[in-house]
Amino acid sequence: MTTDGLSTRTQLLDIARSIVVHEGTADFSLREVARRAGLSPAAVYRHFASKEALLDEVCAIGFQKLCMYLLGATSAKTPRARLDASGDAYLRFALENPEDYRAIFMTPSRGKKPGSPGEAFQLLMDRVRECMDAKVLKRGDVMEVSVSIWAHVHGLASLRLSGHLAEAGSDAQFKSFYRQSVDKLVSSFEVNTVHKQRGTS
Amino acid sequence: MTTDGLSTRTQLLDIARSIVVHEGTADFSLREVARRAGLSPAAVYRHFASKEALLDEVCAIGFQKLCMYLLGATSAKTPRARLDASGDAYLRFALENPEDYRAIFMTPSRGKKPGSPGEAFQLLMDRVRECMDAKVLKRGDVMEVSVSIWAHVHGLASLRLSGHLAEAGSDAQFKSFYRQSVDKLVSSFEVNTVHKQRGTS
DNA sequence: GTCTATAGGTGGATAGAC
DNA sequence: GTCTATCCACCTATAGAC
Repeated sequence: MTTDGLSTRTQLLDIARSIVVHEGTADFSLREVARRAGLSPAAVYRHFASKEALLDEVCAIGFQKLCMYLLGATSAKTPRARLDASGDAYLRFALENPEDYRAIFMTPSRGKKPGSPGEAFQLLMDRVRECMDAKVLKRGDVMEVSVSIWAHVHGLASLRLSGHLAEAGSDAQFKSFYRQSVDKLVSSFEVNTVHKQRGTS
Repeated sequence: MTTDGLSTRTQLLDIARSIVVHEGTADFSLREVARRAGLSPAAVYRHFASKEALLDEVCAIGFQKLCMYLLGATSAKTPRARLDASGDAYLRFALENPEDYRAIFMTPSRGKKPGSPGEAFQLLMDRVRECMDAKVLKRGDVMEVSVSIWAHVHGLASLRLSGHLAEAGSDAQFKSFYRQSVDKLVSSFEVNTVHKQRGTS
């Protein structure tokens, strides 16, 4: 754990991250990392046990970044404002770090490995819970409400990143639609609204 | 376009589809298709210009399948029942054909190429429009409402398939939660509900 | 810690015989 | 239409010298 040892390792991690972020994980190779670092492929194995191990660490960084965005939302004044800000932050993270987002949520096989989104999801649950405590949202299952919101923001973000919502216009226009759509959903959890139930038959 | 020519081509397509459906598109190779078909790799090029061309056709089949599920929902009695049935059909498609779903909506680079989900999305818009016409849903932008619903069902389905919602229990339990969550969203578009608006500041 | 060299494997795609 | 043979590119990972 010398100072030099950490810096080379960190450098490799940065390079790997940059490749994943710009080209995706599909064609990711250890050799390319070594190439850009000016090292031989073999040297990389001194710092990471395998390609898989390196990728795992790269993903973990992406999760941390998402958490940073969500933590930034905690500075808003009211519980509801913090919840709204979290939704905005989530989309901002997705749009500003599209490949990070893909690496985390849209990769085919390597879905769980790293830190999992558990930490980020916990932050959303915190926002929901404090809204319930403040009687801004109806008292209910925090997890269920959070999953509902999470699915909605993730659905919008991932469809946007896939290009399936290109017809929604510019990022700014989409952002506006996103806010409206998320707000509509969140509103349905507010204290002063009534909704009908679909029959279970 | 002889009968034999079509059958060999179709057979290759079926094999390719089966590989994509069970193993995903990431490690898909022409050679494996040829292997399983008992042909040489070169032979495949008589039927498809390239690996990419073959994959494109495979994806198109997945879209058709999704449309079949959605079309099955049109037999319900009322507009609202057809909309609900569409939501159910969407999840059923995702759970019963997980790799089809991944290939269509969760692949990293090859996001657009094939038939795009346009046709399937059109079916959802049809359901929404007829609900508005029947005054079951509030009159409004059909596309915006449809996108909102689509994002929600897609968000839930894709998170489930990624394993991020494993804590939601069995497929049956998740299905129940899914219905409740989608219904809550759709209800917010109903005629007889009122919602507050979030400030735009 | 890094190198060179190498083993052993994947894959896409083409040429030319049949 | 299919084959064999082949080329070429790329990859993961290891061994052993320095």
